[in-house]
Amino acid sequence: MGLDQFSEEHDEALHKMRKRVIETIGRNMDLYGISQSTGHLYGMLFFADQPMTLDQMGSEMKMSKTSMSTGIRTLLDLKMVNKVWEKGSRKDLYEVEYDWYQTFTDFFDVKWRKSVEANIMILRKSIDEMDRMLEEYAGNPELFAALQKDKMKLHEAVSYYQWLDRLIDTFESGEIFKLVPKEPPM
Amino acid sequence: MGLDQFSEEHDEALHKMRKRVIETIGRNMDLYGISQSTGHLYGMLFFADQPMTLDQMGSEMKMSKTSMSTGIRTLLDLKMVNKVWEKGSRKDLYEVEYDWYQTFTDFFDVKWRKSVEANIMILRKSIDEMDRMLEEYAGNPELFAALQKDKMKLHEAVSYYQWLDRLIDTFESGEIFKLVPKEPPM
DNA sequence: AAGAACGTACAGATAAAACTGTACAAAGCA
DNA sequence: TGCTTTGTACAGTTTTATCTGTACGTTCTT
Repeated sequence: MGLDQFSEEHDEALHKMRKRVIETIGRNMDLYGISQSTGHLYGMLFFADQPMTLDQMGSEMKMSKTSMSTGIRTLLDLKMVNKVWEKGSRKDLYEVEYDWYQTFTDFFDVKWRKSVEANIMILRKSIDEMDRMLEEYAGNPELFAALQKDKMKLHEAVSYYQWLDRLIDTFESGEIFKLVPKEPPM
Repeated sequence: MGLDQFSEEHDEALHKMRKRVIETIGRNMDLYGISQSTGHLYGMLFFADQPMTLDQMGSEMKMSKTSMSTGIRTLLDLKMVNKVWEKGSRKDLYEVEYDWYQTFTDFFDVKWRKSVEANIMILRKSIDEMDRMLEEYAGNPELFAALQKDKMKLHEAVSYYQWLDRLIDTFESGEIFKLVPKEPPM
């Protein structure tokens, strides 16, 4: 629906401005691993005056309902949009999370955290395996040296991921805003 | 070039371990907006004992030289690998940046910073335009209200991006390591 | 200066993703 | 309970990204 409530010629300028901002938001959304069209969907919702249904989005974006469904699901998973219930309607309504600081921290909590944990797990497993191999091939100097070199690399990788894990903790706890306040120090 | 120096049966286990870690690294590399195969290339380089040439990578990865070239260029742009000069060889040699903390901050400096700056510029431009429209359509209450609402949203977006800009500053300056030390506090 | 080796641009082929329409399950309404 | 509406699964199509081979410019060697 968007601007339907002001169907006059002035709206053209507002529409154009919104479109430009939406384009920009959508283009830079690949940082979050989101496709451009889902980024557009997000941008459109950003300017929406009230929560929207899938059908409304579909007609606004001129896209199929299925695409809207999958796009919204992606945005929901990243907590970039929220589901809103409105009594009397059995349609699902969605609106963007307007607190972008929250969106930022949620993004890292959802996407990066998962990756960090998976990596640490695999690395630990590999280090254990490596310890066994180090014992087994203690008599083969060359192989032993190669194993130790790899093991050191894996240990350093684990340290890094643990740091990343703690960094994400500070995002999630809001501690990061002590170091970098939302309001710039004048 | 990998394990060729130990062509015995024990190497199987080491190879397998490396492969698993490489797979994991490659899979989670999409956080950096990098394709899976470029992620594999990175993982392979991670375990390489010395800097490698494009041809060596090509034979190790069983991929075309062109793909190696474009993959390496991507990794170079993100400063995930470095070009190494070796006197006497006119081939380009590459090795991964083993300081992953550096890689992390470089990533934000390269990718996010660009995005942040582009967004702020577009938003400022739109806010200016909006001020003109607010004057022009002061007589149209509904449109005026809509404009003000949008303008507020844009202002909040600018604030957020400025915060992000300052956050990336703390990454780049290393100040972030004061809040989140590399060595975990025991 | 001529030749050889190296890296990349380009165009075509292959693989992956995004999108659509239909069909169907779930949930509210009569 | 039957009827309608809403959201999603699935298969097929379209679009986009990735990969390959050839051709060519550049640089180093002789």
